[in-house]
Amino acid sequence: MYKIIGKVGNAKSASFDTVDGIIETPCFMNVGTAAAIKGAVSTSDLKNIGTEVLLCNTYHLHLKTGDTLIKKLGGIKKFANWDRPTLTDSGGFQVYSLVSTGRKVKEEGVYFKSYIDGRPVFMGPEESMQIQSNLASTIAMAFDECPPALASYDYIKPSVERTTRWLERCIAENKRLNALDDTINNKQLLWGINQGGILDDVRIEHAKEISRYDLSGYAIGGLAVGESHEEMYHILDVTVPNLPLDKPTYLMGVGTPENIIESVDRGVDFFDCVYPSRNGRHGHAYTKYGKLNLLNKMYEDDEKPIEEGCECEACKKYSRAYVRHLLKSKEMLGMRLLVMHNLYYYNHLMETIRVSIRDGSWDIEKRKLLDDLNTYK
RNA sequence: GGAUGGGUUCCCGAGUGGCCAAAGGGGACAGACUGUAAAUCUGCUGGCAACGCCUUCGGUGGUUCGAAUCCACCCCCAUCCA
Repeated sequence: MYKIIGKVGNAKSASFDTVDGIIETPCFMNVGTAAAIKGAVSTSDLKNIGTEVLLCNTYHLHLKTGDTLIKKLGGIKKFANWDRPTLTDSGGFQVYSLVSTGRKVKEEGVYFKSYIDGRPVFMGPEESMQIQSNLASTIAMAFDECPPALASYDYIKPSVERTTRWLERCIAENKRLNALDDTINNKQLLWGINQGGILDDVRIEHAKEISRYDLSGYAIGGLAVGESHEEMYHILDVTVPNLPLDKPTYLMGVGTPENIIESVDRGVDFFDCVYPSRNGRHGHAYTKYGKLNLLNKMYEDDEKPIEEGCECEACKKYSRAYVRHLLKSKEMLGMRLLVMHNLYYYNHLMETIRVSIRDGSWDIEKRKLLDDLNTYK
């Protein structure tokens, strides 16, 4: 199922076989929270861009269209016309990101208020697994709590212990749902999530604890939420070795190209991040030479492509000046081109990383990638 | 030619004696964003030797301690009547 093909130091490249297709790692999953990449990017665009996995969100799809309707329509795969692997986030991150709405975290689960109509919503491990089963994603994530990075030991310790108990409930529910007759994807995978803020001991203990459950993949959550890059890399240094090496390692929500390169070097092989799509919508272009803000005046007469040498649709046909014009004019095409370029760039970066790990040149490639990223700084 | 309503900082638009370099939008410029309540949010937008001074509210000239605000004349714009 998960086969390591190349390894250089801690960096690993694998092939992960799923019912919806093979995922080559390191892999950057493209975030489409509501079963679509924001910025008017279609699933056929995603194929041209080289997307391997489409990530969707339990919480959002449950509140808005409803997972029961999506189940009726054949699950995300059929509904969104995406025939490759999908991963659904459990809604756990929303426990963290929707702090301001007055939510309550209890042993049984979390009480939210819907951001749409304010009505009370309850989500616990069973609810999250039920929704994800209805959505029929390839990979379901365990329902966890993502504590603020800088939370105290007294907050984090009990939170992590509860996340472990929730994991046990997710495992039981996942097993139960996969066995039901009307389950669309009865081979739905469940991945556990490691938490612990930036506390080494809690992270390590939790990693060892969840490793005992023999899941098909393990994620590290609760990073890139306010701590420094050094702290994040340090947590990876101490945590990744305590997760099963023969399983996928997924660093949730990360990150910048630099973050990804540094994390791959520490053994992570799955990523996802809203940066390429959200920041693309906000005018930022990611390139191998660094990030540029196309909204800046300096690009108004720049006839170069977004990234010189890039083979994406946007770069082959249009200039920075034109994309900037579109963004300034609030033409949807501007966002669309930039989001497509950014995703192409990320996916292509992963391809470069995979090739170099597999042929053993990772150490040299890594240095080159990081050096190039500093060009515009 | 007559009547009425108007001309405000890049644009729209509030302000009808001091608390006004002038509300609020927009635009421009810049910044933020890491398992997406995010096509969003924040800052900034007359000048300067800068806790003070100078220029600015169609023009010119008045009234007043003090005017974008009051008065006179003039110039434009809109609508209506000839």
